Amino acid sequence: MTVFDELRARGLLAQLTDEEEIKELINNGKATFYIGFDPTADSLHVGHFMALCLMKRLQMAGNRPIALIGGGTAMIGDPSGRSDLRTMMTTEQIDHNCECFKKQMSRFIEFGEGKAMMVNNADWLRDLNYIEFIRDIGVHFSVNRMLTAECYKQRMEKGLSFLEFNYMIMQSYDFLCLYEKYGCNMQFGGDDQWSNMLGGTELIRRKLGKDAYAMTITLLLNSEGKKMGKTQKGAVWLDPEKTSPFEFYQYWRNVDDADVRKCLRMLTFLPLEEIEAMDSWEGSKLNEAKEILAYELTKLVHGEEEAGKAQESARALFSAGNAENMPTYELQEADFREGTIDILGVVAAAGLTASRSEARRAVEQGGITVDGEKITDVKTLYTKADFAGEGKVVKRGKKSFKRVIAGD
RNA sequence: GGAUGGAUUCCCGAGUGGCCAAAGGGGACAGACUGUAAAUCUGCUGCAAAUUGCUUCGGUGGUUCAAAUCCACCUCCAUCCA
Repeated sequence: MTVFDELRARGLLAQLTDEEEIKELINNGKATFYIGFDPTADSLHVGHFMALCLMKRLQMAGNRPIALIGGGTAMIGDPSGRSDLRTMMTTEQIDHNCECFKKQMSRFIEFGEGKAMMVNNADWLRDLNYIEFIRDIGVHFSVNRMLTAECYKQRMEKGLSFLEFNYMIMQSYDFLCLYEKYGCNMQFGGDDQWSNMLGGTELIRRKLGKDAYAMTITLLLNSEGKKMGKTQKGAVWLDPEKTSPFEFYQYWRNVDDADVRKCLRMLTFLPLEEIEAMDSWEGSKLNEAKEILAYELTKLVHGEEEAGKAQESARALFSAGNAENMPTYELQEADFREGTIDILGVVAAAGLTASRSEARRAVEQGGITVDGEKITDVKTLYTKADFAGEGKVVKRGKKSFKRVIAGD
């Protein structure tokens, strides 16, 4: 199976400028392609992960990937798919985020001589001369056309600043620069980037009279049409400090039935035949598929060891198993009041709830168990001795829990 | 620059002097049912030393016994005009 067919079969492809040409290029390892990453946070998240996987797949097929970090474009902020202005970031923040991105990316993609490259568009964007730029580049853009672009549609109602309006031009200019410097002839990105990417191919044609191609990746949406990889608390990060391997594992372990196979196809490197075999799985059998999905992804992102640990912890929590890898909270001296701590204090201190009030509600509703025993009295008191040695396993609801031990 | 409308809790959105920690909906969380799923039903949703106290309605000051609500100034947003 060719790379192209595989990508298609996995449902990763959304829109393409020229299917035949692109097929030809990537199947024969003749593409030098780039994907842009805007450093809007200090860690990559699941959305970026798809793009990284795509890079890897294409690299394995002999193509040359360029990871473009948007240290310059981040100064502007992409308005695509957003209903409000992004909060402005300082240069320091952006540079810090770029560094973080670099570190994380090098764990997935092989960079180096003749392999993948990493560049930062801050290098050519930040020192642009305004007049020169608009004469050279701006002249090729028609405002009338830009306004009809899908990515600005929502913003036509809510308001769009001139700053953000320029984003498309910047991104197009990136493509042009990469084409000239590195012979980059293809750009990939999320489906919401389509109009920005077309801007690039058109600019290259107008400016250089050459052909370049663009292709978008399907956005990973759940069955309700919402972007996956987001939780109430925010994105599911790839940085273990921001989203622990266990939380990461659980996120995927808990996806809807309707989304498991799609996630396996789009996110993992499992052979397609293996995934297709799961098509007949139904009902509780699907839980196995979810376990596979969670394990595979955690392995890709955090390594085999962490994936194993996360799986152990999950099994320990939901059925019998080895519980030693549970997240632990060590009670501090300050948590005690006159030598004792009430159940609300334990729950809140361990971070299972944000406040004592919330902990109180959880107890009142029967959502708290300590070592498997349901606590119903909010006044239940504990002493340090109660948490000696192995400590106690405090559980809130079905899925959040912590081992609480006494400090020394 | 001018005119008008607006900013309320995680989000949408009621509230126009005390009865307001603030209707209703969504989401989140918890319980029941389940398969760590979905759907459904129930509860719950500012904080705390908790039949009470404290802090919140864009910001700052003011009027009042009492302000989300009235006044002044400011900030931001939208629409129309230039």
